[in-house]
Amino acid sequence: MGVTGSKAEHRISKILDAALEVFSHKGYRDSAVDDIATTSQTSKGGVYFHFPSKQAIFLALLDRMADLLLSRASKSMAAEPDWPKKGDAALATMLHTFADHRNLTRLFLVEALGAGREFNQKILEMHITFTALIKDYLDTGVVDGYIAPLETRIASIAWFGAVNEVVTRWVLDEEPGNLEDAYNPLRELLRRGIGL
Amino acid sequence: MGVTGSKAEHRISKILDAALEVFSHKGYRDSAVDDIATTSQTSKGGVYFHFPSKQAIFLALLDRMADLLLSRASKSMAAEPDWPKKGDAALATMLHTFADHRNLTRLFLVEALGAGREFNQKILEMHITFTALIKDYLDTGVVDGYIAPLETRIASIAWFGAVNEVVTRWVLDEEPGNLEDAYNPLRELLRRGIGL
Amino acid sequence: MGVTGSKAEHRISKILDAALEVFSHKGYRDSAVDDIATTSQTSKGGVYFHFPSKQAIFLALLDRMADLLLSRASKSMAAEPDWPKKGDAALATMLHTFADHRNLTRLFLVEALGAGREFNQKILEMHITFTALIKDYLDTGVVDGYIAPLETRIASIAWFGAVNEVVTRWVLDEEPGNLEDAYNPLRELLRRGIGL
Amino acid sequence: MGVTGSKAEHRISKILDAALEVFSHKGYRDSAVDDIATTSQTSKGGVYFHFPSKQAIFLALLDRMADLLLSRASKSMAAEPDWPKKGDAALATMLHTFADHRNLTRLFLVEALGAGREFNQKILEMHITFTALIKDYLDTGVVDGYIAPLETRIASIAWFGAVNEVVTRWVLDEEPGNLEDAYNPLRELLRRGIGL
DNA sequence: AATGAATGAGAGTTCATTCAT
DNA sequence: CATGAATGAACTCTCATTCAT
Repeated sequence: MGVTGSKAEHRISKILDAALEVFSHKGYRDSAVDDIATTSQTSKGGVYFHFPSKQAIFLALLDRMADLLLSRASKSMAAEPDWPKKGDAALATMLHTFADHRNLTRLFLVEALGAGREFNQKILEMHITFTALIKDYLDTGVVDGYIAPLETRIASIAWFGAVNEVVTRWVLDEEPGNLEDAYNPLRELLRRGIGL
Repeated sequence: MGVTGSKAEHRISKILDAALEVFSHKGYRDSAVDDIATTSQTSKGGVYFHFPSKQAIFLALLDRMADLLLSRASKSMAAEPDWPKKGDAALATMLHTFADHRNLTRLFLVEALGAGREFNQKILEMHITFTALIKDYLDTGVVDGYIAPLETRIASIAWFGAVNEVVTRWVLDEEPGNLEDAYNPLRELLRRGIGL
Repeated sequence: MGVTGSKAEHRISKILDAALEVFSHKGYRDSAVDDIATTSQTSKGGVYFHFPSKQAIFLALLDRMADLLLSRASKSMAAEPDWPKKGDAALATMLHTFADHRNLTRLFLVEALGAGREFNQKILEMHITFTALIKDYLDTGVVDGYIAPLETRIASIAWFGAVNEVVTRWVLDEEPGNLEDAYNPLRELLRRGIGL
Repeated sequence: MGVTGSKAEHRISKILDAALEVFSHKGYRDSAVDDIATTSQTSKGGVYFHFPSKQAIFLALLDRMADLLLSRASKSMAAEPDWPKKGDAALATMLHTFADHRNLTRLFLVEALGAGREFNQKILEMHITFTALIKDYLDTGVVDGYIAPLETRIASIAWFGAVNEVVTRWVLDEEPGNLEDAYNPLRELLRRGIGL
């Protein structure tokens, strides 16, 4: 009482953890709210007391991942004074974060897409948010004279897609290697692509 | 009985067309076999006579798209004698094909991912097939001395991802622009990425 | 095949019979579609193949009763050449029909009212239909000089209500007497009320 | 603590008011205890502190209405020394009371019937109570020689039904007219029906 | 007295799949 | 080959009721 982390918040957190567990094991559509309830040691009604729908749980989870990724990336970029190194840091952080949260990543990159038409808007928003971050970075590079002018809109999308695919492959692979091994070649490729 | 199975093939084709229509409008999970039956002017039993399950229909559709894409890309590459131009041609063909088949594309890049754990293997295969095509191309470029040696495995994945993301964005956008406008900047970026 | 009374119609009829049974025993809201399915020796899906919703089943049942009542009453009135005897005949027929179908009557007069706001319109319509029949009869009596002019709108409603309540009491009573015993006193009362 | 229970009574009253509001808007079955709690600015637990069940709330409401109606009718009859005028006064009072409390009336005449088998007994009791009042009145009329002997049991039920139906129609009508306009024709009809 | 969180038994509805005709 | 009827498991969501605080 009084302190953040009330019982309700704790429950919500437990439910989200359980949902992540369940969704990433069975997929969004094949997961029953009952599964989430059981896994979070609550009852179905308990889940519905805290979330209005199954969809809302998924959305909350997506937000959680986006926040995590975004804040980490921003932080690591801010920590680097050098423009080119900012990009390297962001890439490293992203790969590291993904590698650390394979389940959330699966949710984010795989389940979310096909979960249903209802989520498309949300996913698009998330892609746009990330791409915008990259575009900002590239635009700064152009303005500050680090790189020659280029179509940063497409470039940022392509960068995002490149990382995305590398990670998706790792997520889909049943016997995945070490995701962070991709860092060096990927960095090289991306840098060169913009003429660095 | 004329050509064997010609009538059956026609039916199958009609069903697949209907399935594409339905799946890309409502998503895999939200589409009922009844919808497909109605759209293809058959009955549910009729559909099940030609396909063992809903899943099989989706898989067939995925194959259809992969074949289409692959054969077109191969053909356009074969038509170019010049190594660097082969890549340009393939990219142009891909974008063109996607642009021409927005529904199939949605199925291929969006629905398929979240359709369920059952499809992950298939999707992975398809990604691998495409990436392999790209990798072959890049390897040839290295061997033939067009480009300097590089991690072609990661590079091909990144290329695929870059294109993928550009197309996905276009598919998710409710008021999409012209996909083929992305050709020039994307080409530039990809070429530079490998040092061309 | 070919003859009316196809298998589908038979099934529908069986389902309606079962629904009547179930609804009049447990009430509309306390009846589960599963109960109806079991009672009609079908499955839930079977019921839903023939009816789009539980509500629709109830509505069909209501229509069935209204048709039955209306056609019988009309027929018995038509069979009497004498104006005053037409009314007697209709009243007798109504009481007889209600007495013969206690379950349907319960549905019609008791369950329907509280089944939910969705049914209010329907019930109102049915009340109006019956009242209109009575009003026609009374108006004819006035025109033909059998009775002095009177507010036939209210009178017909009152007549309907009077019969309604007598029947409702009989339906609600757990040890009901003979409904048709009410015929004579009721007839006397109604006739006098309009000055016959 | 002033008058014993005054606070509790106040709460109970607020809950009943809220329940009336909610029940008459959404019907008994479609109303959630939560709705009542919210409307009465309490919590679900609060409601359950004062009432053992949802059913009990409804029953209390029904009693409230019956008491209101009965006491008003009795009072207005007592105020008239003349036997025939007693009946007129009661009818006028009833219509007036119903007209003033459309929500309670809906509850009383519409919702109650179909609320569930559990309430049938109660409703029957209420109908009997009212009919008994009317029967008393009619019997007195017979004994005192105002009217000729008649089957007062059926007559009282018919009277009740006639009024009931007029009011029910008014309640079900979405654009109801003025209920009290029915007073004169109804009075005429009822009086004549018993030979007055 | 009151609150909000939790429970858990259902309810209606959907749908992939099967199969007699 | 095709049809439409039937099956039944599963799913999301609701809600009266309880109870620790």
